[in-house]
Parts: sequence; structure tokens; C-alpha cells
Amino acid sequence: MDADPEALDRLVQTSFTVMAVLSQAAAAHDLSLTQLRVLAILRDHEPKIAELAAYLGLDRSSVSGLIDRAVKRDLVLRTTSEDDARAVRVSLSPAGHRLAPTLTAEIGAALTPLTSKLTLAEQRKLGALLTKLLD
Amino acid sequence: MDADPEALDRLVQTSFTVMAVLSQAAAAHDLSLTQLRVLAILRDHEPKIAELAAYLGLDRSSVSGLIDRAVKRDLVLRTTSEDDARAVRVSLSPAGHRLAPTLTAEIGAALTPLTSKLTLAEQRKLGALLTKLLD
DNA sequence: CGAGAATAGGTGGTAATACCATCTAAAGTA
DNA sequence: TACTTTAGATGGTATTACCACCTATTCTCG
Repeated sequence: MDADPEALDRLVQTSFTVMAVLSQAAAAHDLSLTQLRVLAILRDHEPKIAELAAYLGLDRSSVSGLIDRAVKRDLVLRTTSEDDARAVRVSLSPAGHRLAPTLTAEIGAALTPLTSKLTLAEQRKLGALLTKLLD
Repeated sequence: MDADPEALDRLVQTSFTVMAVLSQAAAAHDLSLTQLRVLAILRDHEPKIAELAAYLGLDRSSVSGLIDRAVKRDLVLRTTSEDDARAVRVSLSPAGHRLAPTLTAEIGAALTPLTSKLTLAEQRKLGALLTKLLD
């Protein structure tokens, strides 16, 4: 399986560009990139701390602190799990529920200048390629 | 000027995946992602602090500290600029010069499992699309 | 059932990252 | 020459993330 080094390079460059856009979108709401990710995840899931940590690739203790701060800012709720008194379920607070879609929309808007350099057909092709890439 | 929301989503997902790979490659050498970026930049440039800051999207003071730590680890050299005694030129130390290509190679290797899910033709197509995206 | 191991999460301590406001030294400008 | 701007460094703060360790709960198996 051969590789095109240029494609690789572009992939890295693009990733940095995208991350910069995301960081900025997060910063506009005084959020870190990680907090942004947490909110995005919580839109569709109510994970336990350990699950969140695994998904984010972080230590449990890091996530504990992260959620601490998010709770303090009333974005997120900590609920003791019903089936396991040790475990904690993290979910969006009402305020978090209001914020999350706003963020998604803003990120979409912020990325559009990038993607709109491609025709719709090209965007679809890109989406397909990336889907394959992500497996 | 329409947009395919799925392509957008994949782009974000892919970026996170790529960043995770890069972070891990950096961490294997006890480097942060930012330090990795600095080393990559220094392979081809000898920027002043302010230029580096602009490129990285960071505050000058952040870069100052960043370079501090890199100097302390003997990866990087601080040289007073010849034409401007206020300015500092940052360059790779001999050790940095040895490390940088290693990192590049390792990152390439770490990303190959991803890109090799595409045929060579698809990789080239992806590269072309991303090139257009990056303008 | 009950003792010891395993698991979930939190704490405390440390280091790095990044910000802002401020400082000094050097250049540029009027 | 005096005034302003610029380059970078410093000090102070908050966040992020780690590791080692602690507590409370749950699991396991004798």
C-alpha cells in the first residue's frame, strides 16, 4: 500500500487550519477546544466520566477537573449513575442545551469559507474520501 | 455557494483524528503539539519571535516562554538579530536538527495507517481537493 | 455470605500552555 | 534631541493535563 506524501502533508495542514477555526469559535464563548468537544459529545450522549475520558483520550482526573469547571459554569450536570453508585453521568444543563446548537451553527459558518472553495460535487467527493479514511 | 454539511462534519472528525496522531507522535518525544509545530517551522525558517507568534496564532509572550523551554531542552537556539538588536532569531540547535527529520518520519508513519485506507489515486484526489481547500 | 481485588471518580501536587498588563531596550521619527 | 513605536521578556493568573494516591462502591470466588 503506497502513500502520497503530499496528500499526507495537506491533511496535516488542513487539520491545523480546521483546529484554528474551532479554537476561535470556542474562544468566542470563552471555551477551550476540549470543552467544545465535551459539549458536542453531550449533545448525543450521556457518558460516564471514564467513557468521556476514553473518547477524548484524556486521563480520568483531567476529565474530572474539566467537568468541574463546566459544572461551575452551568453548562453541564453531574448525576450519580442509577445502576452504579460510584459512577457519574454527565449531561448538558439547560443552558448547555441552549449553547450547543449555537456553537454547532457558528462552527459551520466559520468553516464554510473553507469548504466553499470547493464546488458542491467536490465537497461530496471530499466527504466520501474522508469517510473512507475514517473507516 | 452551497455547502455539504456532511463533508464539513467529516472534515472536523478527520482533523481531530489527525491531531490525536500528531499529539501522540509529539508525546513520544515529550513534546507538546506546539513544540512540534515549532520544530517543523524551524526546519525551513529562522523566524523572529513575533513572526513565529503570528504564524502559530499565539501571543508573543507565549512564544517567548515556549522558546525558553525549547532552549532549555537544547532543541533550539536564540540568537540576537544582526540588523535589529531588539529582535531574536530562533533556529534549530544541532540536536533539534537531528530530531526534526525523525519526527517528520514518525508522523508520516503514524498517519499512513489512515491514508492507506485510500488507493493511491484516491490519495492524490484527496490531496488535490485539500490543496484547493487551503487555497 | 464475606474478604480481598478491581473499578469509578476525586484530590493534591506539578508542569506546561497561554493570556494580559507591564517593563526595558532599541529603533524609528519628528 | 525628545517622543513614539517596536521586540521581546517578565510576573501574575487560569486552564489543561499528568501522575500518584485516596475513598467509596462493586465484583468475585472461596
